[in-house]
Amino acid sequence: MRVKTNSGKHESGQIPEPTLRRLPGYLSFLKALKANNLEYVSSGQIAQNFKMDSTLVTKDLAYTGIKGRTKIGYEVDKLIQTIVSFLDFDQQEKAFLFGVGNLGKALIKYQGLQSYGLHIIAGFDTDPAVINTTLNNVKIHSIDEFRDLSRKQNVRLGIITTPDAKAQETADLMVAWGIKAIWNFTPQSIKVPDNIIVENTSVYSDLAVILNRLNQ
Amino acid sequence: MRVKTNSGKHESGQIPEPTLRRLPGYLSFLKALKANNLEYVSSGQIAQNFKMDSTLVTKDLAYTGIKGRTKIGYEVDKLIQTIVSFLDFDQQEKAFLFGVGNLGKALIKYQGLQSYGLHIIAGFDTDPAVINTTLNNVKIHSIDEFRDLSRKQNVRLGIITTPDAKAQETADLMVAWGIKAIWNFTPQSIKVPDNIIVENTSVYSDLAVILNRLNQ
DNA sequence: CAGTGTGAAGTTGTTCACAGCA
DNA sequence: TGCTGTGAACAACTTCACACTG
Repeated sequence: MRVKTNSGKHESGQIPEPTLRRLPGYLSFLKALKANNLEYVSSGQIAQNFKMDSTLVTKDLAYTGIKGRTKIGYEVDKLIQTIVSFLDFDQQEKAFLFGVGNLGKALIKYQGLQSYGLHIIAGFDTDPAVINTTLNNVKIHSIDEFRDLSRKQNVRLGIITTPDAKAQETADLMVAWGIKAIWNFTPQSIKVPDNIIVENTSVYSDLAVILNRLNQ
Repeated sequence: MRVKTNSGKHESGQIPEPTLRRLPGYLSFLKALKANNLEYVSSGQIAQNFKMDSTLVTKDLAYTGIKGRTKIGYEVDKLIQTIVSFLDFDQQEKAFLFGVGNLGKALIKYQGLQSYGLHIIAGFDTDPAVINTTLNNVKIHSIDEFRDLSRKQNVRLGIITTPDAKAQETADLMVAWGIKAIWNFTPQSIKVPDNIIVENTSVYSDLAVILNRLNQ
């Protein structure tokens, strides 16, 4: 029998990815409730908002270690804090971004990410037109400077928003200079050592789902 | 026993979402193979590239209706065409985009989407600074013009890249004027009638997964 | 053999049913 | 009664085992 310690975060058992993906949604909903001065929320209310089963919400929330009160539900404020801390959205993870094109610029300018724990501290590009410019207080460097900067700053996360063809060499460079996790916005699959974490975000996957549902 | 007709696309059984999400990745890999003049590919090769089980690749490809040849594999060229057509990436679905901020601009400028079947034909915003400008040949309109434009053009897909607080009212407007599917880039969950398709793309979900894997 | 193709087994994730509680 | 919490049933997805083919 598997014992769940549930002491909060970073427990031994791996959190299911679907749960991790749903929690930010709950967070957004909870913030809206808070803005309306609601003090308590039930799993049923959350479930209704997302058109899902309330048990699933309960189980998702259980992973964060929070306890609800029967008949009353969960304290909105505490639940927000618990999820934020559980997801490490309060940690300010530093990141380097490679490829300051349309998407890269949008990510750097996107204020939202900062309040969700992601702090892009530098951008890198090969285009002289963007090198040495500053976007949202983030300086864009030539790729050559990556080596020095990564020595000075202990950055674990790298973001790839380069053209597709540059994805692999960018990933290689990141791995060579100590990046531990890569967030790849390119449709290219990149090859990295097993100990490196890769998360692929491809808008094409979402598009595929939409078009299929539209046309079926 | 369930009979699979497999006549290609739009068959009765719903395609599993995980399969739909993986196919664009295969496509990108296949295009790279083609660029290297490779004629045939096996499910094992694809599987290896994505570090997955080859049977899963085989089953994914089977949904598209393509047949592989034993000992040889699949014809790269034909496989590309088959996937593209299966995913309706050759259909040029027209879309309206609401909210021409950083992300909205990036999507409009992002050439990739166009070659994957998405054709954003107009943008809408409330900011006079962007109204009547043109980005990548896409004209940005005032929201008031949506009604007229949606009458002239039969657009089924709407994209929300507005500030979070505007997501729901934008969705309501879209539904009122005949949009059938909504692609929501906001973390807000939107409420729409049951017959409307909603696809949520939230960068926060991916972030949650990365941070969790990094910190565990 | 080196590949596809497929039913069966296994695993993971979701929903159901119900116990417990205030 | 309205809620949490949880074990059991169920459904979806993935992997395994193996028959088949050129």
